[in-house]
Amino acid sequence: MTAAPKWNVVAHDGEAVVVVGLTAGFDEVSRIRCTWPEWPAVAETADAATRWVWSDTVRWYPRLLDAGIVLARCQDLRLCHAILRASALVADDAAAPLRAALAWDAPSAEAVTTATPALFDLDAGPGGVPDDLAEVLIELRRQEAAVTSSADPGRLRLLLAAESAGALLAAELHAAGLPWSRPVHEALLEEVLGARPAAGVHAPRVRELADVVRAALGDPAASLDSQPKLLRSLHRVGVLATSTSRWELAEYDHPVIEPLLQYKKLTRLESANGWAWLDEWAADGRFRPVYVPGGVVTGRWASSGGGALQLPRQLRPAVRADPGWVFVVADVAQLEPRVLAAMSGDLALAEAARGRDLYDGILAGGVVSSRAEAKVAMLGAMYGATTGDSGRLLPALRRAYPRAMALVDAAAQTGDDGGVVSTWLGRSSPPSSEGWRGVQDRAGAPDASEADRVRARRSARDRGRFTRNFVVQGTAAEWALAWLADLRGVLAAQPLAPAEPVASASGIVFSQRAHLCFFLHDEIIVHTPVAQAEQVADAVRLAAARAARLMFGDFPIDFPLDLRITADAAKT
DNA sequence: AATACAAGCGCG
DNA sequence: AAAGCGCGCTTGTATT
Repeated sequence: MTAAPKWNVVAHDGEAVVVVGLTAGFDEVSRIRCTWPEWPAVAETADAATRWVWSDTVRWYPRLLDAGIVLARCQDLRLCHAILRASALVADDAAAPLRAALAWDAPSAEAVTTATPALFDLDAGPGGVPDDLAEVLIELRRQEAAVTSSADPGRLRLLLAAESAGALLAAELHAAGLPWSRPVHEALLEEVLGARPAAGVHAPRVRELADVVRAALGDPAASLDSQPKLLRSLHRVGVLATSTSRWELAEYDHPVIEPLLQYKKLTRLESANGWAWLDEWAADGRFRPVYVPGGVVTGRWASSGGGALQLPRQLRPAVRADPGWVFVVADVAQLEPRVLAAMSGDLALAEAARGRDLYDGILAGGVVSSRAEAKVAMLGAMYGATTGDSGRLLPALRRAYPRAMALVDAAAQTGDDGGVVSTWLGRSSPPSSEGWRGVQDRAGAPDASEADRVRARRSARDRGRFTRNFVVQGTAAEWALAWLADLRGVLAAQPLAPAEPVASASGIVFSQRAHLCFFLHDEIIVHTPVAQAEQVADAVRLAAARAARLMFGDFPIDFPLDLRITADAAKT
């Protein structure tokens, strides 16, 4: 009997789907041809330990989820290509073929179908990265060569596995959806905005506030939604603001300010998450944003549709577990500074973080005089603040945590100089753009003007702040992916409970056992039957501990979670 | 009429 | 409160 293949490569071969089993040495040990409708059945019978290799998770996985099939691991060639082609850990001669394979830089099939529906309507095919067997096999070899060319293949393998697990999870989160209570959302809207208005009309509370604002402006016809017009109206009554932003208006003492700020708050809720949003995004009792793994240069996920990255806290009460189910809601306290402590090997910062609120730890060390100061100083260090309270506190932070500060300062200097920085696992920042280098070159020319030099300084500093933050934000994203990947595996290994008697909005596979249903940078929500909630909570904590060890080995850093078990996900 | 951009505000 | 990073979405205005 042949050993299980290391990879199962799935691709198109003409009209057919073909699954090729490969050993670590790229020897073919199996080949199955099937039709697209047969693909789920073939995937289901394959060895569960084998890693699936495919062009783009969005192209292959949703069909399996529809059939109730969840896979353990994959290599998403599109996402891994993006990492490896740019990674400073990959040797130049192994990166060159990846950089030359431009077809693999295409956006995902999902992005293509949503961004250019006109193309998709025709028979032009779905676009995206290559999908036929020969191309896929060649790309897999290129990627393997890139990984083995590295001085530290282990880190890159970890990164590619985490990124690919994220791709699986993103599809699963979309399929499962976030349980969403339409009645709770509607009640909230009615309480704040009044009864649902006809299409194209403002809600009652909004209209009342508009009247109050116009009265205070002494102009019954004042336009409140056009910034230039509103600004002129404000100037007429003596409010000499330079913009209509909330924080600037709040500085002025005038009867129009309070109702105007309230008006802006309500119109924001109405337009961003009002009845129209509810109809479009959560009509079936699940909110299904499209998650975009690797959508941010730092490796964070982006999202498209419904604004999953910006669900206002105000709406959290509408996140409601199914009957008999609860949520395990967990977020990591101060993820980024903890990651910074670990990657810089800063024992003093790790000590401040251990077993407590990190900002309290900094305060306890006598570095600053309040928790608020500790927070603003730490954020300033990671974002590159130079002025204000944050800038003022940086010297104290530098004295107390020299290693951590040296790491972010060095990253900033590298970016300022036009260089590339990398995360802990080897995701590298984009190289400086041609335009950016042009600005720097101009400033260095003998006939450069003062304006040229000022512009160059500014863009260099801008880039420095980006690379400063890149290493921390990107490594935090890696930690989060490691956490998710571990947890996802543990949950998927749980035995299936009997199917719910009532069909779940999440489909059969997610109605039979605990599953992740939301992820946002450093926060997760697991939807679980009540009986398993404690067990799931333990798995969530254990996954965090294992992620820390996987990334940072024995370095003494911990990642405490704020965790609660609740039927409604409102923040406490 | 369609598209690009800026302002503003929501999230981490 | 904003400052210093990263995003998405809506609205109005400017451009074509």
